[in-house]
Amino acid sequence: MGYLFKVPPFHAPARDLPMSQMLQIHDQLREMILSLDLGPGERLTERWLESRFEGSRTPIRAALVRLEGEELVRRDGRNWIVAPIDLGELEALAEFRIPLETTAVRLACARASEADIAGVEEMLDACQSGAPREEWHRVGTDFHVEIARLSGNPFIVKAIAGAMTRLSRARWLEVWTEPSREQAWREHRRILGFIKAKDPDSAAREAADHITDTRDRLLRSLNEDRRGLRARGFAVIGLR
Amino acid sequence: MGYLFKVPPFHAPARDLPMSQMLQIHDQLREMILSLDLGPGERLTERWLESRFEGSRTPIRAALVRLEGEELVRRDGRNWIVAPIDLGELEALAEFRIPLETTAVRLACARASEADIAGVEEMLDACQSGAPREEWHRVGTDFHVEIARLSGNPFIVKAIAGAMTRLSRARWLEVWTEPSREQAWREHRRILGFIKAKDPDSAAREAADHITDTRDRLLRSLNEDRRGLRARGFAVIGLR
DNA sequence: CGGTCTTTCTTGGGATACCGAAATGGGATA
DNA sequence: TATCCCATTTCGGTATCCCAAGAAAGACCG
Repeated sequence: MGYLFKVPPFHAPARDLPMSQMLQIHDQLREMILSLDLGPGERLTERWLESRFEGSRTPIRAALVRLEGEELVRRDGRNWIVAPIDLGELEALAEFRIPLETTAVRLACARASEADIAGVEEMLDACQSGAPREEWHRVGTDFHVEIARLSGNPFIVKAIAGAMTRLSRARWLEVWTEPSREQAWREHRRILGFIKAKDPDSAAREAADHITDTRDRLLRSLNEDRRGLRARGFAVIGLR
Repeated sequence: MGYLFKVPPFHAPARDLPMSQMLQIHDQLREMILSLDLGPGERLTERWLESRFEGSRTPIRAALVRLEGEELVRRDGRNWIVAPIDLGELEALAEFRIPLETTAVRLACARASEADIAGVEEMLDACQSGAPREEWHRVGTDFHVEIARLSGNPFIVKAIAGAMTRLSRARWLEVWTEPSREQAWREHRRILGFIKAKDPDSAAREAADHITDTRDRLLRSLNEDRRGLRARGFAVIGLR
């Protein structure tokens, strides 16, 4: 905070949670990064964050260290920057997701309760054609995490959640057409349908195809719009 | 540091790397945790760490936040504790590793160069029967990470490295017999052999079997020695 | 006018001051 | 003696302060 005209040491009025300020700042900053509110590659100074979040450097640095662990923020020399988007990761990410998600749906077939499955169905239902883009984006991410959750394996859940986070910003850059949205929606439905029907092989095949399709759609869209991306000034690297 | 008889503000003599103290503390603390130098569940006070590492709370807190991200340290209310060992994770961990490592060895068959494979072979060779226990422990972990590296997929590498870290402490608790050591060694050899021979199916089968075997060996040993574990006072939970 | 040296400013890394809450530890009391 | 209460300490959370290094901005010289 400012060093002049400063009100004498004012200590926070004791929130109920530990490190509450740090957690708040972490969440907000995370959201700003994932929503592209802060551009990939953008420099973050602790002092700017201080004024932006009206907290002192201590909780801000803690939040930055934490975000560094999530690879949403990175060091550039001794500076902090928002992690750039590396579109070269997209293939590796799909390659990583396929074995995990096929395993997840297989396990889900064996373990998921009717109620759990119904919960995911509801989530899909809640996002109809007219829904705003944010909604589609969120559900498109959460679906995969929720499916992973049906597997009952926390390591799979965490890995998938991490992968979807890494994918999130690239997905914002995609130019979404109505047909592609529709296709994704149908594929999600189909995967869930096979889980409900306890058909692990079909579910796994469908999941793998979906990941591949999505990757291709994304890469195609980004390649076509490459000029647009640069124009928007994003530090986007790695697209071959 | 102490509040009495304190030498006036002494500022660190400028290391070359940014946040060097934090990184040093992080590494040392990490090592102490993984080697069971600090018992699972043990309370860590920032002030104790201060004197232990002769640094101030700032870098120590950064190291703790970072370790929290690796789940080696955790909050308990507003205290810090060394993450307990949860032996209930062992099954889920194996379930997680199998699809990833089978994928890794398949990819390795397609992508690994002779030189890379030779590097891993050397690592195995360097650890002969007479080697100290630490050596076996390290190689037993690193082998899997190095195999993952042969896949060329950084996400797989990171996931496997994380899984092996999570497994590391449980492996220290295992009572290692000469035959089991031998078996693990043979299995590692075999996996690498199939990769060298570009036989993905056999490599994948072998890798999956190895993970299963290792899990069973570990669970059996821990079950038999459960009394011993408690006697040693470890905060070990989750063994059914 | 361009290049270079110097001064200044800014930033991150680290140390410490201070607060409130929780833990601790005696004694006093029933 | 068991229990409760309050003084004291300890601890984590936060704010601020100090330092060194490097970047930016001038100042100076050829």
